[in-house]
Amino acid sequence: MNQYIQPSASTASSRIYDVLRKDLVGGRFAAGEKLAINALKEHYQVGLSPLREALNKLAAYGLLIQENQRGFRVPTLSRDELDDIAQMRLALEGMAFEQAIVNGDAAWEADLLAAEHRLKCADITLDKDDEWEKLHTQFHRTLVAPCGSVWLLRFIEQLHDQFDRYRRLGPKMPVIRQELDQQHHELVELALKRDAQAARTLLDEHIRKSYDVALQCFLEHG
Amino acid sequence: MNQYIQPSASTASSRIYDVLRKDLVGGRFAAGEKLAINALKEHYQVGLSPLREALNKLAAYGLLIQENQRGFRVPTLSRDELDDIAQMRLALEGMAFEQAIVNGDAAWEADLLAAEHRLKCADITLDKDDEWEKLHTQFHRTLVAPCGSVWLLRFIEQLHDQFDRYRRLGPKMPVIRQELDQQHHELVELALKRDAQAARTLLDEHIRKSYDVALQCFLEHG
DNA sequence: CCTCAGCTAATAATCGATTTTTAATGAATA
DNA sequence: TATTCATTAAAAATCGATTATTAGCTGAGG
Repeated sequence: MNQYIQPSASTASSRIYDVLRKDLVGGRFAAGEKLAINALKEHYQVGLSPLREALNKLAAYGLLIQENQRGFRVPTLSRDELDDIAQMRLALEGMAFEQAIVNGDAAWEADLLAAEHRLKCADITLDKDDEWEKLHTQFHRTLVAPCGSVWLLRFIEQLHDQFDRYRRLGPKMPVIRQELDQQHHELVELALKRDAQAARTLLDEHIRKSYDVALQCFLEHG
Repeated sequence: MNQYIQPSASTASSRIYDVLRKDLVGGRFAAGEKLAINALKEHYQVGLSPLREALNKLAAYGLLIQENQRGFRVPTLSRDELDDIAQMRLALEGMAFEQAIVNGDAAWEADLLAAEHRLKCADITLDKDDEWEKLHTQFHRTLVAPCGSVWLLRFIEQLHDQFDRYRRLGPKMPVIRQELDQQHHELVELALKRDAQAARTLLDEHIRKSYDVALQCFLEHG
């Protein structure tokens, strides 16, 4: 009974999708840039078919714009869109966090503490920026995980990716990061205390502070 | 200056995407069914590459499940998911409608009246079910169109498609449809009166009534 | 000069064939 | 009788080549 659940194996297409998603969110492509498919094929050492399948998925996900008969381009950035994304994050993550606080069990509490701790550790070790990003994403995912709505989680994930396109335009700012980290800690505390009201207020503040960072990044480097 | 904006031409891939989306939402595939790609290729008279690209997009959109190395399947239906979708509709469409009432201009008012009228006409002509579906979608899209958030509109669209997978399991029910149509009319009236409070209340009621229909469809035919 | 047709080079989209992986079958073993 | 393993059939994924479309260029005509 070799019954490990495989999280859907892996194909050339799925692998290049993951890599491209990371690179798009991480800002390795300029906003508005037209993708040179042959160059990508070369650069990522992947065949045309799996590459195109990945690009199609990314377009459906919102990290690329597909223009029929003229390929794919990276979506442009705008202050309006950043505002939109931040507003949506406020609404959806707030909703999700409140529900998570209602539904979350002991395992969730443990996950929260673990996620926060890992994130803090990665923060001290300054290098390994990629690792930090992954842990940060994971932390926020954990916050809302037991909200009970698959669709809400899906939308939040999507918004995070979009938001990070802005936030990651600039270099990391250690001072602000420390403040945000402090909030991460307090968010966990309030979640454990099941203080939905205060937790939501703090999450709002957290998102707004992140928004300020992202906006600054956009204005200076976008 | 031949400056008609082309809404992104058309490719074999984009065409089959549209058709498959319609068929998936319309329930032409059984929930849980595994897609036989060669049969689809045959049936829709389309090449393998464009077909696969379309399937990849549909998976990213949530109308298919992609399992690496074992193709695509139609997502299963469950009461829990229907509840989730309906809850999300209540939250997101409510939010969007309120904002639309704040932002909507005279053109919007005109669009609303037009969309409602077209829908009512299509309702009298009993046949042409496909046409009715299109107008119904369009009506709800118009309701929230000027909400100001691209992402909110995107999520709502996605939820509608998911919701309709349930609603369209069963045959149309003329009695209920008449009630829903009455609500469509009242929704427009309240929107024109800019009575956000009452409008939202009625939209909630409308979604709940639709939910009852969809649930019944699911329980009887799912 | 500017515009626009016609040509050409570059790129996107698609096809047909091949490779890889999974699912189905059935005999061999415990 | 249930389970494992090998074998084969079916299906998914990928490759390499071809076709269709667009974008860039050039020179004629207004």
